[in-house]
Amino acid sequence: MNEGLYLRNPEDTALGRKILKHSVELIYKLGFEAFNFKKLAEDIGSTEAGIYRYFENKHKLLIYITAWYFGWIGFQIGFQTNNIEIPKVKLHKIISLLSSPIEDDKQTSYIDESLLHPVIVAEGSKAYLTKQVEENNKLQFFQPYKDLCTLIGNVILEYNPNYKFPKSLASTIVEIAHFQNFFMHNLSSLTDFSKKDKETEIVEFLNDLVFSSIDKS
Amino acid sequence: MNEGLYLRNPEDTALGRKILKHSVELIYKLGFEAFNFKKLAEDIGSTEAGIYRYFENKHKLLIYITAWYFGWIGFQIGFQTNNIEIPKVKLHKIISLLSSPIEDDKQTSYIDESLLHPVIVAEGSKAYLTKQVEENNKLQFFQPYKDLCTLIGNVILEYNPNYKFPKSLASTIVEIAHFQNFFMHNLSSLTDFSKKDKETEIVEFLNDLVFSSIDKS
DNA sequence: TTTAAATAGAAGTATTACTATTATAAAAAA
DNA sequence: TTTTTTATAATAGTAATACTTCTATTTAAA
Repeated sequence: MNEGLYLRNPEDTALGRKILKHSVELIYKLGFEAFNFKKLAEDIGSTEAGIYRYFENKHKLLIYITAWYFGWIGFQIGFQTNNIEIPKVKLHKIISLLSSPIEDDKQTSYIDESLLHPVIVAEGSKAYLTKQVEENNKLQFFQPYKDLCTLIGNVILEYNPNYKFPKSLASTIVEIAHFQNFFMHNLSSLTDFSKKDKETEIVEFLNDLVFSSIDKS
Repeated sequence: MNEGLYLRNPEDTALGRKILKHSVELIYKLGFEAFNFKKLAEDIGSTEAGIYRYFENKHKLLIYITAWYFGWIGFQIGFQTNNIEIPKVKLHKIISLLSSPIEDDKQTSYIDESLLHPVIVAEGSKAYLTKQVEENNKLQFFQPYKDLCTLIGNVILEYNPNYKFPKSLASTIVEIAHFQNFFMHNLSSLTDFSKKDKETEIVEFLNDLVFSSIDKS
C-alpha cells in the first residue's frame, strides 16, 4: 500500500486493522457522507484522536480502501487466471470477478470483502472525482486501479492486437461492472436486470459488449 | 423541474437565477466538496440564509443541477434528431452530444452549458451515489436522467429490435461518455485519448463499442 | 525491569450546515 | 398614491463536523 495514504500503517497494529474492518462496515451501513471518524471511534471503542493517528481524514481513508480493493481484486485475478492461457477465458474470468459480490476471503481477517464490494460500487468513484485528482494521482494513490486496467488492457491486446482502444475498454469494463451493479440495486429502470437475476446478467451484458467490439476490429 | 428539489423556484426570480448561474461556476471552480452556501452567497453578493430559502441543502442543489442538465441534453437531442429518420445517425448524434463539451446555449442566460458539462462529468454521479437514492428516486428526482436513457434505449431498439440489453447499454453510453471525458482530462492512463485529441476520440470509441454489439445481435 | 511507544480520555478550536430574527427595499394590490 | 405583501440583506446564533492538543495509562520491546 502507498505510504502517502496513511500516517501510521493500519495493517501493522490491532487498532489499525480494526479501523479498516469497521470503516468498511460503517461506510456500508451509513454511506460515505454520513460516515465520520467520531462514529467510527465509537463503533470501534476507541477515540477520534486515535483514528487521526492513522489517517489524515476520511477521504484519505476512502482512497486507501479503494486502493486496497483494487490491489486485492488484481491479486485475485492474477491468482485465478494464473494457469489460463486463452485470453478469451481470462477476460471472462475478469468480468465475472468484477461484477459479482465477492465471498469473504478468509486470508484477510481484517476486511470483509463481501461488504467491501458494495462499498466500492457505491463510493469508489468518489475517491477520484475530486479537485485533488491530479495531485493525488501524482502521489500514485490510484496505482492499483491503473495497474488493474493495464492488466485488463493487455489481455484485450492479447486477444486482438489490432483493437484500437484497449485502455478505454479496460476502464469501461471496471466502471460498468460497478455502475450496472449499483443501478440494478438502486435505479433499476437504468438496467435490464432485476435484483433476483443477480450479477450473472451483468456478466452476460459485459461479455456481449466486450467481445462484440474486440472480435470485430 | 421537479418541485421537490427546491423550496422556492429558482427560475422565477433574479436571485434564484443567480444562484443557479453562480453555483455552476463555483462548483466548477472549487469542486462540490469545497463548495458551500456561504461561499456561494459571497460570490453572488447575497447571504447564506437567502440561498437556504431556495434550496434545502447543497446536495439538493446538485441534484437540481444534474436534473437540469439531463433535461436540457434531452431537449437538445430531441431538437437535433428531430428530422433524422435513420436510427444509426440518431445514435451517432446522441453519442456526440453526450461526449463533447457544449457551447453555451444563448437561450438559457442563467446557466453556462460550457461549464455545466465538466461539472456534470466530475460531480454528476454524486447526485445518486448516496444512501438516499431510493428515497430520492421515489420522489422522481432522477426522472430526466431516466427519461434520457429510455429515449436512447428506444433508439437502440429501433436500430435493432433483437438487442437484449437496451437499457443497460443506454446508461452505459451516458456514463462512459462522461467517465472517459474525466479520465482523459485527469487520469489519462485510463484512456487511449490525449487532451489534444479532444472528444472526437471518445465519440469514435463509443460508436465502435455500441455499434459492434447492436450490429451483431 | 526499564524504557519507549501506542492508546484512551478529555478538552478545545475552526469550520460547516443550518435556523431564526429583524430591518429594509421592492413589487403588487387597494 | 398609499397600503400591504413579499423578497431580500444583515446579523446573530446553534449544532454538528473536522481536526488538534495534552495528559495519564497501558502495552510491548530492549
